[in-house]
Amino acid sequence: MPYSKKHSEVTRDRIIESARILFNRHGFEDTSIEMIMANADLTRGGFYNHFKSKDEIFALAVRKFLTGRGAQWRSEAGVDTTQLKPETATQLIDGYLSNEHLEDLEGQCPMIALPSDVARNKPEVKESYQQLLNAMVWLFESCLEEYSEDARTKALSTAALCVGGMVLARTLPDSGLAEEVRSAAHTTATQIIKG
Amino acid sequence: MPYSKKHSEVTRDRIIESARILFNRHGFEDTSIEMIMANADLTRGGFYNHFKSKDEIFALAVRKFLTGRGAQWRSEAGVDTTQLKPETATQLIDGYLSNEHLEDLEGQCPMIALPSDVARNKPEVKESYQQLLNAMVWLFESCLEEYSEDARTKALSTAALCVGGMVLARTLPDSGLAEEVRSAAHTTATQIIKG
DNA sequence: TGTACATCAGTGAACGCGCGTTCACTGATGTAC
DNA sequence: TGTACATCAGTGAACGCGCGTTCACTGATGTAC
Repeated sequence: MPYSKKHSEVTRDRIIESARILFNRHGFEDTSIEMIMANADLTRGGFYNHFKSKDEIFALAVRKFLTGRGAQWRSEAGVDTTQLKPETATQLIDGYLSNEHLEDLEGQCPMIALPSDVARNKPEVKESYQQLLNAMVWLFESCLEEYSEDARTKALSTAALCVGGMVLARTLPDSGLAEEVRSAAHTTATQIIKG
Repeated sequence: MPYSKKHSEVTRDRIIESARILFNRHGFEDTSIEMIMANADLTRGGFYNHFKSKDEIFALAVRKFLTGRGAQWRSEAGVDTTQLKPETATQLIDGYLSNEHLEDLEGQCPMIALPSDVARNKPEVKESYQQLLNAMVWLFESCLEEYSEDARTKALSTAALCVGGMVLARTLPDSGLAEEVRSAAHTTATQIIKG
C-alpha cells in the first residue's frame, strides 16, 4: 500500500480550498484547473485523480465555505451559536455588511461572489449555494423566533438584504455609491431585526 | 453611397438587442459572437463592422435595458413617472419582485441576471450596471422625498432588497424556498416604503 | 531488520474543441452622369 | 429615364489561443516476507 489514506484526503482538501479561493476571486469561467492545481502546488494532470469534473469541484468549493472559512469567520466575530438572540443576529449583520467583508475577495461569502455563476451551473452547484442560504436564514430565524411573530419573513428578508447590498456594493465602480448602499443596507437590516 | 446611414444604425440596434437577450439568458461567457449575430440573422464576421469587442457590446447591452425593455416594462406596469409618490414606489416593487419578472429570463433586469459577470468585467461595463441602479434608486427616492425623512436610505435599501431577493430566488433550486424569499422580500420592501 | 515489490498519487505531453478576432472578398445599394 | 460605378455592410474561411480532459508513464510510499 502506497501513501496513507490520510495523505490523499489532505491533498484533496487542499485542492478544494485552493479552488474555493480562486473561484471566489475570479469566478467559475476565469478559474482554470491549471490555476487550481498550481495554487495547491500540484500539476494539472493529477486533478482527475481526485475529482470527476470542474463542475464537481465548484460545488464542493461553494459547500466548503460553510464549514471552512465561514465557520472561522463566525467564531472570529465572536458569534455564539449556542445562545441565539436578536443581538446575535445584529452581530452577524455587522460582520456580513462590513467593509472588511466587502473587500475580502478571497474569504468572502460565495453567495456574494458567485451568484450568476451558480445560477447557470448544475443542480449540484445550486444545492451547495442553497445550503449557504439555508444556514444563514436558519441562524437569523433562530435568533428571532422567541422574540418576534414573523421571524421567518424577517430572516428571509434580512438575508436578501445582506446578499443584495453586498452584491451591489461589489459591482458598483463608484466607491462612494457602493459605500452608501452597504451602509443603507446595514441600517435597514438592523432595523428589521430590532423592529 | 451604398446603404443609408439609417440602415446601419438599425442593424446595430438589432445586434445590441440580440446580445442583450442572449447575455441575460446565458451570461457573458456562454454567449458567443456567433450566437449574437445568428440571433440577429447575420454572420459572425460582420460583428466588427459595428463593435470593437465583445466587452463593448456587453456594456451597450446592459445599458440598453434602461431605455429599451426596462422602459417598456415600466409603461406596461402603468407606472406614471410624472407623478412620483409612495404608491408609485410600491407599484414598482410589485412588478420587480413578481413571479413574472423572475421567470422572464430574457426580459429580466440585468442587475439580477448578470451581477458577477459585471463585477469581473471592464469599468465600462460596470458603469452601465451603475446607471441601472442609479435609475432605480432615483425613482424610489423621488417617490419618497416629500413623504419621508430618510428617503435616500430607504431608496437604497429597497433597491438592495429587490435585487438581492431576485438574485437569490433565481439561484435557488428549491422553488418553494425561492418563492418564500421573493415573497418575504416583497412584504418587507413594501413595509420599508410605507413605514 | 532489511529489501523487493505492488500500488496509486502525481506528472506533463497531447488531443479536441470552441471562441474572439482578423481578413480578403462579395454583392446590394444609392448616386452621378 | 437608364446605366456604370464607388462604397461599405455583410460573408465565411482561417488564425491563434486557452481550456477541460485523457493518457501513458514515473516514482514515492508502506507492506510482505
